[in-house]
Amino acid sequence: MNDPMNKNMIRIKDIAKLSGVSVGTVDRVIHKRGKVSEKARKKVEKVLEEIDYTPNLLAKTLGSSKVFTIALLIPHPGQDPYWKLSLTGLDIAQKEWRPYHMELQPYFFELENAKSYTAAAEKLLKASPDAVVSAPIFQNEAVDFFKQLDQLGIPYIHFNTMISEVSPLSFIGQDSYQSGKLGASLLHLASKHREGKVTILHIRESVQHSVHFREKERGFRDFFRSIRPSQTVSAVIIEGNDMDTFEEKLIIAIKKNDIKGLFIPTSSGAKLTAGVLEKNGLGHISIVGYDLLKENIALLKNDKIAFLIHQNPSRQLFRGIYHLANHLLFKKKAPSKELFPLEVITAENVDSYLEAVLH
Amino acid sequence: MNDPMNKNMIRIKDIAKLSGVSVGTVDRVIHKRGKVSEKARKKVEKVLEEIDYTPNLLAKTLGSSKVFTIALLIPHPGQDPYWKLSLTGLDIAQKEWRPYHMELQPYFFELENAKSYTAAAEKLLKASPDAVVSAPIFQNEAVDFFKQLDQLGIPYIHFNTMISEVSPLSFIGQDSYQSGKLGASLLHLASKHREGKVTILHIRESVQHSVHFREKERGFRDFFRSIRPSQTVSAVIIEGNDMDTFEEKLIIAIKKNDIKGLFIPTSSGAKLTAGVLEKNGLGHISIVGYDLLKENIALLKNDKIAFLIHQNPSRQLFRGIYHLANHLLFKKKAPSKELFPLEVITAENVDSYLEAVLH
DNA sequence: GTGAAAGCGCTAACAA
DNA sequence: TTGTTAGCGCTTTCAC
Repeated sequence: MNDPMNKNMIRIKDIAKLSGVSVGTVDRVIHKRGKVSEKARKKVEKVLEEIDYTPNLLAKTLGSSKVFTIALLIPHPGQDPYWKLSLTGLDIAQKEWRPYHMELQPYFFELENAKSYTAAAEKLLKASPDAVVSAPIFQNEAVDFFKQLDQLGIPYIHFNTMISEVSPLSFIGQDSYQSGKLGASLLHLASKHREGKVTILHIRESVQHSVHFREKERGFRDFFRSIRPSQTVSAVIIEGNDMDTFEEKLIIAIKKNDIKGLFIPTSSGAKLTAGVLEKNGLGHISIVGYDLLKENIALLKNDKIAFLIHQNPSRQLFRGIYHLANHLLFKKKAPSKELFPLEVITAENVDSYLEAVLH
Repeated sequence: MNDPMNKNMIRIKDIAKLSGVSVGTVDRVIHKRGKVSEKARKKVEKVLEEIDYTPNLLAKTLGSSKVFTIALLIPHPGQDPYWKLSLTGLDIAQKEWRPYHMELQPYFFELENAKSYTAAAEKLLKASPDAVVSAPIFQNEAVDFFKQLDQLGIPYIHFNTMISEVSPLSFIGQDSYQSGKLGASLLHLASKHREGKVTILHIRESVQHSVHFREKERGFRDFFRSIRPSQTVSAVIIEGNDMDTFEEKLIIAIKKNDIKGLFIPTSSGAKLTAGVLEKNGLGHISIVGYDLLKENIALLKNDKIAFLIHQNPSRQLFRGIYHLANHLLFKKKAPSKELFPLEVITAENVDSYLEAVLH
């Protein structure tokens, strides 16, 4: 009545009056539901273009019985500490969106097991959710899955990894190239006072992530090229799951290349490597790694890791859900890309990151 | 369960039926408003004890004409680039909370002018807002003001600066001591390969901030004490507003102390200092400063500033509003402290921070 | 195709 | 001191 807030708020009723139709018709036009004559639609759309209408979420949710389901297709948290981190984002998003009739449904698959991915994807499709947020780990299988979503008209968002061939509503993650550059600059800073060479160390990286890691490597190389064009930077690749041969291969590579600093693009790689170095009296070699895994944090504090770059998987997931919820509820368009800040973690600021729940 | 989706949710209507009164009476009992007979109150309270009633907040907000006002008491953005940054948080919060009947009302005061603070505070009190978020710059005046708010039962939240003697709902900001430590470690990293000493440089800091800056200094000193107990770290204090004498004093201090690195706790200090150093051929001296001021960013990219620590004032304000809105609307209790991560900004990751709107 | 009208759960004004 | 009722803005059903 005398609510000052409502004075400027445009309601469906107002649009109806302005376009000379009923609220029912306006609703049908806005949501493209039911039958509307070309003439009526034009009138309403004209008004909509001229004014700035924002639906009232409260009224919308209150008046509706519809419950939206957002499905998450992500690696099993029990398998990998990095992915476990992302679950915090799920929990918080769950709490935040529940009152607005949003239900979140995770579907887990096993890393390094493409079959389980396909199985989870199928199960997800059976439930026919309203939207999907997904970490597209398995290139080939993922593409198939997203093509199906396209067919069904189910919107989806990618996070963490970017893949080509499909077009999600948006991608949430970091600029891998710049991340590599940052890693290089930090490694340089940590090791410049010592003699030797730096290298990027690829440890058992799934082929599926190739673009991601290739970009980091490119950034890494470009940084060093820019500061000293003459000297080339090597890349060491270690494959296989056997810890003994890993150690052996690593030590050989280090000795051969006279390594003083390692840039390790995978979350778990840093802790594996730091352990081997320590055991072999190579603790002076600088490491720049990724993410706030428990072990990485301990190593950072003990000065075994010089820097970590934070990818904030929990917030990536959280923001993916946020954009989809807004899409479903408000028809707000998500940005095609949401790039996160490249956060530098040191022994001195790591605690401040742990305290901040979901900054 | 607090689950509005659940169709078996208990409504006021149900309580009314169970206790044999009308919804109006139930509403009066629940909110202790209007007149209710002892008998009716007892009946309703009995039912309320037996069942688990959670009001539907969507309906509550929608049905209510009450508009909450949150007042902001902050430095004038035109006066200081740091405070100007915080306004982004206000804008975004405004948009986000408007639909929930939250109005944000800023009251600006001038830095270095205690009178204007008092004047703004008085004006604010006259408007009798429902809650206040404030940067308590002027210790003495601020304490008076908050005591009054206490008296009036108006909840308030502090951000940026912590003060004692009063107890806000919560404090939003960073750990100043740890921030000083971080600054020290970064300065060490940037300058350890060169000869000379490091110092903390206080430039025209308002006395009002004293705790804030004293803590940073303490952290700064503690870091260097821990890595080399023998050597003491100096502190240089420059006061006054005259740029010429600033330059002179700074150069003298640098020469006298054989300075190789400067830690500058104020946002604007870094850019002032960098200019003077450059002009006097002292560009090799490392600087660690604060915040993403336009000039600081440029200097960072040109390698005139080694690191910046991001205090994220816009998000601090945003979160303060967030907690108050939740308090008013949902009676949710805010955390007594929300400490932000200490974000390290380098030439390589600064752009990623600029792209992220309000991360 | 369209408009009118009955909710959603709560608040607040108004009778009684 | 009570109960009744008209909104809040949107959805959804039901006549026409």
